[in-house]
Amino acid sequence: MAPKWRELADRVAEQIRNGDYAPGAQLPQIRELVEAGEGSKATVHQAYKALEAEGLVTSTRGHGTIVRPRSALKRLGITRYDKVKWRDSDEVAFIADRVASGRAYDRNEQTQTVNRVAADTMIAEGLGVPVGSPVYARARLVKEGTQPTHTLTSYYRPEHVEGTRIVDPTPGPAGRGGGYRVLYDAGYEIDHMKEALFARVPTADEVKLLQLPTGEPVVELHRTTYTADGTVVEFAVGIHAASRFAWEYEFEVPDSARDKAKEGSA
Amino acid sequence: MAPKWRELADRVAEQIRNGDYAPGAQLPQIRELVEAGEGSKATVHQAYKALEAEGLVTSTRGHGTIVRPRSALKRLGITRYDKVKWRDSDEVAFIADRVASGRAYDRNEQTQTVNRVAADTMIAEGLGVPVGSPVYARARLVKEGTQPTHTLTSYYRPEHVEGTRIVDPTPGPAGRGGGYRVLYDAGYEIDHMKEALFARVPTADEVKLLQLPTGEPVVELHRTTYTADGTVVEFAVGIHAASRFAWEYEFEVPDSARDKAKEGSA
DNA sequence: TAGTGGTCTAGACCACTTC
DNA sequence: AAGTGGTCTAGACCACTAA
Repeated sequence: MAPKWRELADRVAEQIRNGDYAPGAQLPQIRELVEAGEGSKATVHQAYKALEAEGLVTSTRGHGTIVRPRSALKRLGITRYDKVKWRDSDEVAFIADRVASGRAYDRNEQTQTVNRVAADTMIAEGLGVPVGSPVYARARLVKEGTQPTHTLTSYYRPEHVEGTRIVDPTPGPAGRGGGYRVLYDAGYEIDHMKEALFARVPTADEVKLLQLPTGEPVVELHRTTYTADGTVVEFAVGIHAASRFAWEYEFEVPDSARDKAKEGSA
Repeated sequence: MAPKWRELADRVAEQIRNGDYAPGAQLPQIRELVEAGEGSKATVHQAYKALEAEGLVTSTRGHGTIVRPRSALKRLGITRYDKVKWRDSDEVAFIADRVASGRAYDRNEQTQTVNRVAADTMIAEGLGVPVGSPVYARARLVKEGTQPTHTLTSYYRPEHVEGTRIVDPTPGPAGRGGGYRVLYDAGYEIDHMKEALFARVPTADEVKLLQLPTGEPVVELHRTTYTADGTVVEFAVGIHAASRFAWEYEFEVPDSARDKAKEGSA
């Protein structure tokens, strides 16, 4: 038999899915349910904590427990890297890192710090340098309005960025044109990319920084950017609030037999 | 000031990261810490629950609380769909759905059911049919040994699969060659695909089915498969235990300016 | 100031695992 | 049977929010 708090939580969850409690509506207060014989305060509290961990509600002290509205996922396709966005126009490239939301650009929506750091294992592997090598780290916290949505930290090899605007933190978000424009002006035009992503539970630091609701996972994205000759010019790591993003990729079905044949005839 | 249980949890988490408690090692028992003055049983228990939710430990009754070993992520690249795997060889295609783990194929590692169902909103949109249309659903639960790793449910339009082995559940996993081979034999060779993925907290059903540890997120994958003329021949939804998989995609940086020029000259 | 959720205690009892 | 984590109670008190 399921525990008492589980049964209560399931019952309330069912009511939420039925629409008995609409998004934004307030759930019965803990003390009410105690009064109603649902158990002791600790038991009802445990049920509410479970609902919170499942992403259905959020509790705030002094306010109550309300049904969480589900926000639409921002769909991230590869068109966000379109060269016209950072090469041809005046649009600053980090809008590509941000979601095209149709809202006006607001300089306050991104903060940035640039540091010279020693490469740890992950960075070294991503950037193709020895562990401990000096690299430049450009860290951004991206917000939608006042709400943080993700962090994005780009790592660069010193020889690619020293002397450019990237290592000069004063002009704000990598200056006009963003990081890819700066690399382009320095003679490194980006050509192809690799993205790897996986989901996990956030660390305590990430919960605080991204203001994550209890139980919300994060998606960690590793992006490697190459020039046409295969040189890695940027390795970036993003931590995304899971409830805000979806990633989309289109590709052809591989056919290694055909590819091999092509190689032979070339 | 942080609550007592948070401080205890942070302290233990730090010791785990330091290696004071190795993976597989047992943490002090709850009653021991109560004895040691860390608080009441409920307080220590709450701290241990937090560590469990953060993915650091697993608790089992009668056994104790042990540090969870971190398993390596299986990297899923698009080569798992290589045509040679299902077109040219005798290899059954669902190995492509599974992870290339170097282990021998074991027929027990996948169970399958086939049903004719009415398309809900998601299926209808994915398959490009009206809501409520009859479609075929082929549901698999994929395991690695005895441990479930993900579910995968493929939806097909009736006119594509009726009369094929796909709708006949007896021969096991879609018969020799798998679903793509069956479609190929029926005149529908798959050509390109779209994958969309996002992370979320699992439902109670998914926790049970995939035997997920407390707090582990899932990644939901929506895969749409097309023939060369753009017909959707399969829409599949997978639910993956987040701690077991990473996805990798490689692509060229888009250049809509160049693409437009090409179109004009064609 | 009143109202809300969050923490904590002390102890009883339950459920599962191992011996 | 012994040992482990899990549930539950009754009540006190704390921390934050809103009027």
